[in-house]
Amino acid sequence: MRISKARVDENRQKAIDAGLALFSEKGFEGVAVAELMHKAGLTHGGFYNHFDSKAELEGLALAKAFGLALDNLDRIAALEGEQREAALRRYVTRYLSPEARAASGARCPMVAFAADVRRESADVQERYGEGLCGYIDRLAASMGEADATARRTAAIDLLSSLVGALTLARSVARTNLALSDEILATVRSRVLGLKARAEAIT
Amino acid sequence: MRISKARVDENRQKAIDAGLALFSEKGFEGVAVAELMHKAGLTHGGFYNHFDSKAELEGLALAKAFGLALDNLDRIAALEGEQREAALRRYVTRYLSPEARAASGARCPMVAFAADVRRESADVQERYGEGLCGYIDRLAASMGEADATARRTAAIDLLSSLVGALTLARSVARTNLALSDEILATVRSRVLGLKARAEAIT
DNA sequence: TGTACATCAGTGAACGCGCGTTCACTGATGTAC
DNA sequence: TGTACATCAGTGAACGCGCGTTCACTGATGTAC
Repeated sequence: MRISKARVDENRQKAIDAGLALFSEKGFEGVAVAELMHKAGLTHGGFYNHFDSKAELEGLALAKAFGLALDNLDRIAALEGEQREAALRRYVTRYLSPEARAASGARCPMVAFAADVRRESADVQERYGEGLCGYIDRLAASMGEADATARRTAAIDLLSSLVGALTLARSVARTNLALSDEILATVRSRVLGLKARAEAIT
Repeated sequence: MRISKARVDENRQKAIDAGLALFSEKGFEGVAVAELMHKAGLTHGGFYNHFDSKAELEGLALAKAFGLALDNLDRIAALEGEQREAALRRYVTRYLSPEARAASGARCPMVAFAADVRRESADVQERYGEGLCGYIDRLAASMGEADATARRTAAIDLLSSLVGALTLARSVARTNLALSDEILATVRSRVLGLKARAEAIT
């Protein structure tokens, strides 16, 4: 039966959200269209009333993931001085928290999709590339260094550590929780500068 | 037709090698048994003369990947003083090189499999966990710090940066080569300590 | 050492299942008058 | 504002393809004597 336009758009968003949640958890290939539509509370066949193909939804889900992540970074970059510093520390602490590791789908688009994206369509890769580019720009804008080049360098260094640490910690969360915790704690300490301070004392 | 025992074992190894190469490139799910056997120069059906299931081969390929990587690290850890330092720098330089990024399959087992391993069987996860544990132990043994705890901390920090940087660089290699190069160069500089030196001068 | 037979890896076709996509149908919404 | 019809999202079955696994068969190797 036909449905009001508002409801149609609502269902479309539900499908995109379900796609994002499931793709983050299981990868693009690990999620069936039927499963995704069921999670969205809809039936299998209706998928193609909203999207041309599964690949199209993958692109939309990726765009949504980066949209959320970039908004979050924009909020940090908009702050100044100590407030920005504090917000950045909260961001890092959350990023490398046991909660972030346990989240069924990775909240960071890079951790969720970086490995998969090489196998995806050109369109999905393009969106991802723009997303990462924007992510680094905004992270750089959130850094404390005076020089723009130094901010960018610091952002890339920080991001590499975060993505590597969370990826590694997630990969052994089920088989070696102690190692997983150790990775999170070690990198969190260095990134937050505690280690640098400790070394200065030594 | 029946085949000599030596030949049987040779074929088995060919299948494992083909599996490792293809899994590294396309992920476990992205490779069909038929494709893998074809690459090994064998026919599809023979697969089950060697392995109980595709999952078993995945485990064996993972074990081989870690075996190669750990041997390489053992060679570095066995050196002393400046020789070890130099070998470690070569390891980092190669790890973050454009060649490593371009390699169709990631040579580092973590970059190749960390994201996929959550979706694999308990056996594969177990093997991976042991592999990563051994990797970190050996990398720590290759570090220059005097204190064992400091070596381990340094190893985990280093590895997180390497894995994150190579993963990110690979993810945008096709869509934004400049950004990909920038990530490799930036992290390579910091990890090799050049940046630290530059900062000391400033 | 030579012979006869059992073994077992190779071969490629076939099976069954899951998944992306299509389709015919339904009926409430949106629209034209 | 009210009515009549066209539209189009929802529904769930069906299609086709790809893939993991099985199977019957082949014939050279390994083994027992």
